[in-house]
Amino acid sequence: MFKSIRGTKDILPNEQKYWEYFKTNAFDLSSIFGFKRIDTPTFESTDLFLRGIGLDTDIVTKETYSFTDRGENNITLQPEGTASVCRSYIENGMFNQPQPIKLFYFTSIFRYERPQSGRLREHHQFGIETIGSHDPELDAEIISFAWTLLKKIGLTNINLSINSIGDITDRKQFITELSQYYKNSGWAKNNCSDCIERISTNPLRILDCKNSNCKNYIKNSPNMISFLSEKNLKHFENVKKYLELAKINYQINNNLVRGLDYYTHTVFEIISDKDKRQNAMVGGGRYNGLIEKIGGNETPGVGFGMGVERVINEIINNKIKLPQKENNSILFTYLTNSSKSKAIEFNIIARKNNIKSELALSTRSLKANMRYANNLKFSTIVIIGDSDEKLNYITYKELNNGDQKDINEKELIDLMTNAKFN
RNA sequence: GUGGGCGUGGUAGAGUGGUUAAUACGCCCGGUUGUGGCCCGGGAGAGCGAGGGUUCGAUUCCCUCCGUCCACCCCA
Repeated sequence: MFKSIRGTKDILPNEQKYWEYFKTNAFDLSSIFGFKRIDTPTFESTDLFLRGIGLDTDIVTKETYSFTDRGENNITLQPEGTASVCRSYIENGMFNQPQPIKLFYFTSIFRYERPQSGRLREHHQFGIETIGSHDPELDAEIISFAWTLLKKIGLTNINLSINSIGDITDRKQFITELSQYYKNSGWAKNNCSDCIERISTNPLRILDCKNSNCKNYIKNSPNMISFLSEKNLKHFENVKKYLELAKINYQINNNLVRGLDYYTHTVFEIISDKDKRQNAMVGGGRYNGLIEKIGGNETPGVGFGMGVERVINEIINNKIKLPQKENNSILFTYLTNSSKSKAIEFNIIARKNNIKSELALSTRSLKANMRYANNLKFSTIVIIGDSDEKLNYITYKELNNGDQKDINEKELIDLMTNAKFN
């Protein structure tokens, strides 16, 4: 028997309501905030991600789905959404439109990881990007969007952490100091091999190490914030000020660094405050160097990615009530061959009038068809008898209260066409 | 990639080295040959993740693989 590939999942009909709920909220809010949808291909040239995300990041070195196609092109399934959007920005000359460009996307993301709860090899991300402005208020708007969306969906137990990792110049200094600190502190002797690797490849990530021994050293390590230039510090202050005005609670976490190389200045993360491990629902920040790195002019940008599966898990775990859609519908049943013809006609009329309807199966008894109607929560059942016998040969029955009346053909059609059916 | 738990019909979940592998839910049919939900009766559906080994005999013991879950790593 075939099974879905490891780390992939079917989204079955009974969970679609959560997806609809998420999308409706996300797309509506996008429109309110002035973001427009963009869909980019799910795969891109491998090089785009190598240059965009960074050669030394875990995502690129060990998590990409890469292959060579029949034309010998190196292809990678997108392991995140931002690089593609930026590529499209450059390729389609969006810099000629009024800046900033505000876009959102909803797409599959592929990472070759070991699956566990809240982590898949194909998952979905909703994300937004604002490209073309340095304005710190835009950083805050991105954060505010994510926060507002999660609140709107009904999540209450969420925490926002923010940090600034400055620009390249700030960071170079910081990294020098950081390396110096680690060298002088005798840290290397007894610490995790991951970090010893990181110190040369991606020193910032050391700050994120969960190893308890490493954590001791992190406590006393130099603080990134004190390396920010005056201008960049001001930028960060402005972001915080906006958040305060918007009454969004945040925590500053100076050890927050993201796993993608392109981030600069503001970085942030929103997690569920349950103590589960895979709890980051949103991650994002500013990426001022990215567009240039992948071949565009120097262009700033800021955005986030939101893990849809993780948000939906939270919706389910928190038992958030979804708005109930009234589900009015008719099942047409019939008793004879001639009434079957009528049923077919009525079913067509119902559908023409945008009424959800189905024709009963002729292989089932009336009783069985009624059971079916009941199980599928039809609101109404129409039983069509033999028109030769009497005038009002159609039974119109409401399943939720059991009320029924005998009507004729004209009355049924009136009910369906004059929107009396609701 | 590393470490640990698990793997029985659609789902949940018993069970045993040896005749037809419980049970519940769900599904189908029936219970006045024109009426549902409750109730009752009946029925279909797994040979116990895959392969190999031990044994007279394994779903049950052993090995490998695969999958799944959890933790690490990393991230959404």
